[in-house]
Amino acid sequence: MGLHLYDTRTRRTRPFEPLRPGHVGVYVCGPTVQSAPHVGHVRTAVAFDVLRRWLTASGLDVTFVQNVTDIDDKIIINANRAGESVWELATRQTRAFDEAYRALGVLPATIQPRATGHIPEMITLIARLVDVGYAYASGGSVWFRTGSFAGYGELSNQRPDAMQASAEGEPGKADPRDFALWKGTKPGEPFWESPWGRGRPGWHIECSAMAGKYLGEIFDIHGGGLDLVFPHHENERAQSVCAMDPAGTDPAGLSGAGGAAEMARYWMHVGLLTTGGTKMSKSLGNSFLVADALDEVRPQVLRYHLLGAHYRSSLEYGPDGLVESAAAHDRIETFVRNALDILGGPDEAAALAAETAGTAGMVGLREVSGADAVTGAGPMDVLTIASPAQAWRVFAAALDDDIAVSRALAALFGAVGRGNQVLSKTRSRDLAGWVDVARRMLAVLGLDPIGQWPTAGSELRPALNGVMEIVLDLRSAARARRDYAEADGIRSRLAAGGILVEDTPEGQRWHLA
RNA sequence: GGCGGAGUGGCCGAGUGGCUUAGGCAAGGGCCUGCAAAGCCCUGUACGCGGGUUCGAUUCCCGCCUCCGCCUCCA
Repeated sequence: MGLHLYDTRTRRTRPFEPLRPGHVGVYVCGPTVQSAPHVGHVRTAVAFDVLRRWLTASGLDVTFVQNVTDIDDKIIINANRAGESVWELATRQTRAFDEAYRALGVLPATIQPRATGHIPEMITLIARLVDVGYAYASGGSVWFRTGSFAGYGELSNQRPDAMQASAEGEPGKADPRDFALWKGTKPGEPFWESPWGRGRPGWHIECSAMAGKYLGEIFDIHGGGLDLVFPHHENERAQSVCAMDPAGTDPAGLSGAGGAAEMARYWMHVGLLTTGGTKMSKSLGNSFLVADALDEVRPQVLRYHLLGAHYRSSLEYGPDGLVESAAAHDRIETFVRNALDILGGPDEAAALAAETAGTAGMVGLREVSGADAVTGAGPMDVLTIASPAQAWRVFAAALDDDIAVSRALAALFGAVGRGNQVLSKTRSRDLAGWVDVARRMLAVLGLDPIGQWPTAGSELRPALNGVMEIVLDLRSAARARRDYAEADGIRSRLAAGGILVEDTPEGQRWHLA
């Protein structure tokens, strides 16, 4: 069936066709680095990270651009309040965001441009818009004339004349709906020289400039949080599309469903995180910081939790939900750990899987899923999962359907369940196929327990292994002579130290809590 | 006022005109275990309200109620 994506502008899900075969350009609006990252920020990042991983797994070469907005009103205000420079604040918070993304397993962007590094490009773009007549300078600022672009409002599905008038009038603005491309400087603010005098860029122009520079005037996917649809993306689109108009006359067909000039072919927006049913946001004072969440649960659990609902749905966030997610995630992790222990390790398991189930071919899923003539994948498919390859097909079909991660997770749990059945009964070599496909799925979701996440005390592992061998031998001996008080004592003392011991048909097994 | 989204079993959360009506968490029962842990098997409770279409609707249509988002900075 191939990948289908929902496009905000056309309000439809349609087949994804890259502009250039084999390549995908993705631009995601990153944070304004005015304060510490909260969980809502990383939800969006994780959602697009899965999209990116799936595009890559589908055999596409992805150029993933995520910007950093390091100059804006809030940054200036917050810096002044804290008595530090905007550069100091922006640098510190940029690091905090990078750290939060890294902790959650979000792959680094191919290019991570900063707004302040692209002032010349913005000035060029603004000058062009002024030349062609879509923008006007007034009072040291430059404004985009929204009334001059017939396609204005198309992305957010709003009629400009029906919009609520902006409360505050700004000097020099011809129409309340016009927005700033360049803001004339005010005392105490950082500024750059421009043809219109000293000032700084408006919020929207940076993304037009950077997306155009790194991905071209027209590219495949533009993403961000749902709250960016208006005004940010609407304005960005207006700028970029109008800058492509050679005559400045907004001719029919410049934009619109059939138009050639559309900034992004797919506009994707991630639903907002809620707490107690309302949007989590800094200004409402109900946001949970990523750093605090990571005090409660491991990063992979937070990531798992953020993948719990479809990316376009809102997702409730709260302590109770995190605990549930931890339990669900443990089921997956425990299966992988148990299976790999039995099979002798990741490499051995993968090799065995390749020779028994032939799952190696699933890497480039397209070839396999196409050849196997899948005819859609409803809930029933999960119930009837009979082979690792089939589990993969259900998983792939779910992600192909506008990145339906919830359904993909059902396929993953299907594989885990089948694998656990094998573990509980025959212990056959089929186990390798199930754990292998589970890990392939987990890799796409950015949740593979092996290698990706920091392991406590990993550098001490060899030493610990030696000690544990001795301790477990002692416990073994105690059990052999039916001295259960001693055996249980060892177990509980180890547990108190964070080492969990289990008795299995293969003998004792231990891992760090 | 304009635009849009949502109300599913104890909770989270998919999905569908009927076909064992996802998946996870939690709960109860059983199995396994020296005891645990992990796991396996089994079990239950749904589709906001009122109409309509239909042989049949949670799923389609109409109305209503409630909640949420955007229209101002916001992932």
